[in-house]
Amino acid sequence: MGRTPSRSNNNEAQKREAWTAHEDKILASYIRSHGEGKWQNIPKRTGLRRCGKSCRLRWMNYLRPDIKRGNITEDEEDLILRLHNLLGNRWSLIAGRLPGRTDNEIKNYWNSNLAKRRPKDTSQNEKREIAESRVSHEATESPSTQVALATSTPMEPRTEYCGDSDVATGEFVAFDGQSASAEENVDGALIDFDFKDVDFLEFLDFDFSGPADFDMLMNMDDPKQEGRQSTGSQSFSFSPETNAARGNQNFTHYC
DNA sequence: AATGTCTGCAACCGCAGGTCA
DNA sequence: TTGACCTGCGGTTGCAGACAT
Repeated sequence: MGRTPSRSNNNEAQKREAWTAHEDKILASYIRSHGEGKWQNIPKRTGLRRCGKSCRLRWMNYLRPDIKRGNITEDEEDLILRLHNLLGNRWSLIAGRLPGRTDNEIKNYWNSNLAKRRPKDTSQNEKREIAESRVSHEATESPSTQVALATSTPMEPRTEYCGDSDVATGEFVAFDGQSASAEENVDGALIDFDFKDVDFLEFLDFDFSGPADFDMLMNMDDPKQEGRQSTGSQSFSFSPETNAARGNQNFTHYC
């Protein structure tokens, strides 16, 4: 392969060495005073013999106050596995679902721990079958990861809408302000989405801390499921009771 | 104890996309 | 519109410590 060390194509001011405590202190102090950003200015203003990118990386991966120390927990590992199954090597997106963990940390953890455990010949269909079968059997576990399980096959990005049902009329209302008349017969909140990262991951952010009724979580892609016909996209419905108990606020903050 | 190999992870690179003059 | 610059991302490298021989 061979890559050109940054110091050779720039100057002696940059070095590839472990950061010292003194350098960390200078960098952290500067960022506390001036905030993040303008990374290129940091070496000039602090005298650090590091490039701006290196300063950014050190801050993002090590010095930030919200970095979580310690080993990856079983729950975190489980979520990493599921999100990786869904998103592939989108480390920053995966890290965004794991508070306090960095993309670099997750990438390293994956490469050194998880990748070698996974059989290489598992087809996407097999993965999907496994994931979907677990939806119905793991009703008691974290619902946010249930959703990830149920949607483990990458699809062409295409977001339709997100919305909520009007508890008085039962009409489904999309949060883009448009009425979704086609969904009038749907009980409970319903969300249509596919795998455009932002929308889907915002959905994962949904607060499931309310009353648990996740047996009613259905993969509406299955024509045998009641509620609506398959549209080719993944949809999920909660029972009216769950929806009402949650104050019909299911997706308000995320769509 | 000395040496070789493996492993985890910090640090770096190249590239793509966004911003702005 | 364009080009320079900046930022963030994923892939890769190399070091240090752990472990095996």
